Amino acid sequence: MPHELPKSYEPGAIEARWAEYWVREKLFHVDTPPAGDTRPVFTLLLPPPNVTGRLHMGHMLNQTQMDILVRWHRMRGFLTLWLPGTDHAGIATQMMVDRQLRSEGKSRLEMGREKFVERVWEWKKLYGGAILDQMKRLGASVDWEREYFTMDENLSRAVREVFVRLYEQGLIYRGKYIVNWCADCGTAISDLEVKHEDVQGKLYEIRYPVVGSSEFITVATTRPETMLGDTAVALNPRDERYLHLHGKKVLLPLMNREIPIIADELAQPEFGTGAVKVTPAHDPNDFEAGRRHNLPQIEVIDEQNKMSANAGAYAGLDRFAARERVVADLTAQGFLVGTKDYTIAIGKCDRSGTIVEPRLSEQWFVKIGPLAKKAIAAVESGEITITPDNYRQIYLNWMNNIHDWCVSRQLWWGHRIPAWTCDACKEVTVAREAPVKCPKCGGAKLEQVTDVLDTWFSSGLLPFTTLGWPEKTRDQEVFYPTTLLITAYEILFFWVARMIMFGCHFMEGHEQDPAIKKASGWAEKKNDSVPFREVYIHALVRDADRQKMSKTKGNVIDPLEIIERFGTDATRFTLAAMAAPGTDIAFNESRTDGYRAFANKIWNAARFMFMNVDRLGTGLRPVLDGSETRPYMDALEDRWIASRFNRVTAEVNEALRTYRFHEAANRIYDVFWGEFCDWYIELIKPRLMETASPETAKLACENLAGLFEASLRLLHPVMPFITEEIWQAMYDGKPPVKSIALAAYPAADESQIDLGAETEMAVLKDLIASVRNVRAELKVEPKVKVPVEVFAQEREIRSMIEQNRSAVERLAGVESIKFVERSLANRAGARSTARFDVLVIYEKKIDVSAECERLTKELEKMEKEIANGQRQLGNEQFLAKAPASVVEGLRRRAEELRVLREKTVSKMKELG
RNA sequence: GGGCGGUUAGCUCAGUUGGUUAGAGCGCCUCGCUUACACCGAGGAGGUCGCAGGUUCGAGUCCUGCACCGCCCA
Repeated sequence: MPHELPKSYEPGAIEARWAEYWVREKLFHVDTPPAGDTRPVFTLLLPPPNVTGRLHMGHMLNQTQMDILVRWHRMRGFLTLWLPGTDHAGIATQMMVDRQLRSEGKSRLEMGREKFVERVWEWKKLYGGAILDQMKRLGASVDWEREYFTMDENLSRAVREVFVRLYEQGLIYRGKYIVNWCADCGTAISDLEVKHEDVQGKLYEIRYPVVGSSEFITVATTRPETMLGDTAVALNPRDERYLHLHGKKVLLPLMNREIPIIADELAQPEFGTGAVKVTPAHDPNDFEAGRRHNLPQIEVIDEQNKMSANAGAYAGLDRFAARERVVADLTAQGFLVGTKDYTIAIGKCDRSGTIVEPRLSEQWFVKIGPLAKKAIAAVESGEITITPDNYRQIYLNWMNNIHDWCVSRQLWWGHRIPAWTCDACKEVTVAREAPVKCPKCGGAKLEQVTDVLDTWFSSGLLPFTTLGWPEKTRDQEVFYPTTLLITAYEILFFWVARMIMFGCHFMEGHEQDPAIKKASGWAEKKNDSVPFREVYIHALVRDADRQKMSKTKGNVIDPLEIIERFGTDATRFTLAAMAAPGTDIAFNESRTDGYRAFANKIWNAARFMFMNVDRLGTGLRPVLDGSETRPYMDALEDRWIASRFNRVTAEVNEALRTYRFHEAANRIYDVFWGEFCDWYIELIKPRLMETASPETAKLACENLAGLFEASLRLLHPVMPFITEEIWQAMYDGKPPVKSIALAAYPAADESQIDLGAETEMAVLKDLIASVRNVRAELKVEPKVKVPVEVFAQEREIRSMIEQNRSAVERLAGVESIKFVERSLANRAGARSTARFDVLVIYEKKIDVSAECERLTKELEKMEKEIANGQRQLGNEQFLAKAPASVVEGLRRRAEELRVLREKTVSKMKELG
């Protein structure tokens, strides 16, 4: 069957076809292996995209890296499970549906909770799969049969179980504390969801009259409206200036309320006047101070950021309007001492951008200390490794300074907290199922707490809940701990840290199947409670100008548009090739364009191969044991390319093992284009065309095909589509396995590495390049063949050139080669290297001045290097301390340089 | 305020524990449709590795300081 590949590479149709095939054939589905299965396992959890999200460049990079590693492991015989799913994204989704309702003139509040949640489910069914659908098209090799959603019944049950257990263990408590309140979202949010921003503000100095004295205490604040809720003024106990005021009271201006002066570390003597107002209901530090001194908590701002009834005359005003009024009134009454410009770090809600209000409210918290302790140990002991290494410190730093986690949200969409309040006695009962009667008073009227849990609370459980927890399952024995987590730095704390805390806590005592653990390479790990063995943090994708992409800036690059233009393979290759660990990627289309050209190159090399396969009628021997690159003939180029391929294979495997995606991609690119296409294919063309001996042509063609097939497998994890397309075509529809994705990944065969062949080939390439260079300089007509003379002192080199003379003739436009016994270095039109001199015989005179200029430049460089070398070789310290290989290399180089300099000097003399 | 990262060719970036001649892609210049590929081939130009010190036989790589850019935490 002839292989009719279109002349030019068009990724669109190819990619859609294979993407569909992979899903239809369930190629990446993994059944739970039975006991006794001892295959190595590789498990990876997809960071669940939001149901509200669309695929962006960050996903694309993240998924490219995951898919590369997943495909690589699968091809190496690992039982490879990549688990996909989506996240219900509480606030985001609720806001989305809210907005939709508003546009229909409806409102969530009229609708009621139950109807609203139904509506969200409908919305989710319609739109929630967007990213996963896009992933299917992109060929992500996940197990679609295991897809999950964080609100699924089984996962929700696990969430309740976790909540109840934590409560029972005293690790969840409920209380009235200062939380970050977003009035726009109408809910409390965690510290992590608050983004700080420096803005230019003012520092107001207000004086409070001391009761029973003519003295004043001046306090400073950036939020004067909160003074309405002040319940004390604090002074540092060590501050000698104020010792006489301890125990006295001040009269709070505007409110005419007497409040105590307290001695507390809250006041820093070196800051401002050293006195500080205390508003326990509106500042976390003041809250703590208030608890220390049993101060009342007066809330003056409500949940809509309006001044409350407690704010007296200011009630009903928006908090910022109230600020203006308060300042005006203070000024009028002579209490304002002054104002200064001041930079304030204000906290904004990550989602709505609203300025967060520290607000006293009843919330549920996770007591984080005990959980953090285990999570710190897991990383400190090396049971979990974090790459790049600097993130390890960042993680530990954060974990060591962690605060209790507010997990309740005043939303309707999410996992409702499994706690019920008794109507009669107000007792709160936490239970797995709704209690029939109150355990305290026996009352039968109980109502479930209306709050839901932070979305990250449920996603933090995924590594084990997706594997069937709380039941003990075979899946857990096999796949837990998952092997690796790949994610962006942004969610290191949101998600990664929480998974570690929950995993270490709830999976404590878990043991992975020992045979599988050993086979997978983790025998030395002691702790199987961790959610993953390794974490790899990838970089940020920025725009071409290194700017962070954002909707407001309008510089968002849509990966689908890039894919549309250049293909998924080229887009993946770009991201892989630019993903040096720890460095952000400035996404530049011109690179993608270049990698599309690479795909086109592969395509056309395949066409060339098929042309020969069809003409010669050779088949492909399906060998998948690593010997397929061993050439059937032992011409220099055969030994050389086999050596190069195996060397690169070793490098690629090592690069992938250490997350050096860019290195893996570039090695393959270089060897395929720069060596396989540019040299190997060119060198074997005469053999392929050999008509006298069809056997020779056939063998050459088999070499070509064998190497090509192996190269496709080497490249497959990075460019899955084009490799599948060509690979399938090579097998004429009868491949040994259903997909290249299931074929074996190349492993380096040391025995094929041939240093001699690599050295000889380097000389041969040098010789051809030298002649081409002279031809270009002499402006020899491209079609004109020139005779050359060659001098090679070393016998082996000379005989190598003799054996490859036809290659030189063909690739360098040489008519004939004459070997001479004397150096040609001083002849005009000659080129010299340490190994040979080559002289192009051509009547045109060379440009003497240009030639002299070139030689002078070369000589200068040489002299510099020679001097440098001499300095080192003449230095006893160097000889004593440098490794032998370095000294030896330098000696060899020095000798080469000596010969080269001699040749160059003699030629310059000859030219005058 | 604390911490982290970056600064290498016109542009975008590599350069793993210090070790021989600092690389690639794109762009640029010259030539070429040679029976896979003009999304190509051949040849070429282009860098005192941000600045200043230091350690070392040896520094793009390690240390210190400075400058500029960026990020995170408080």
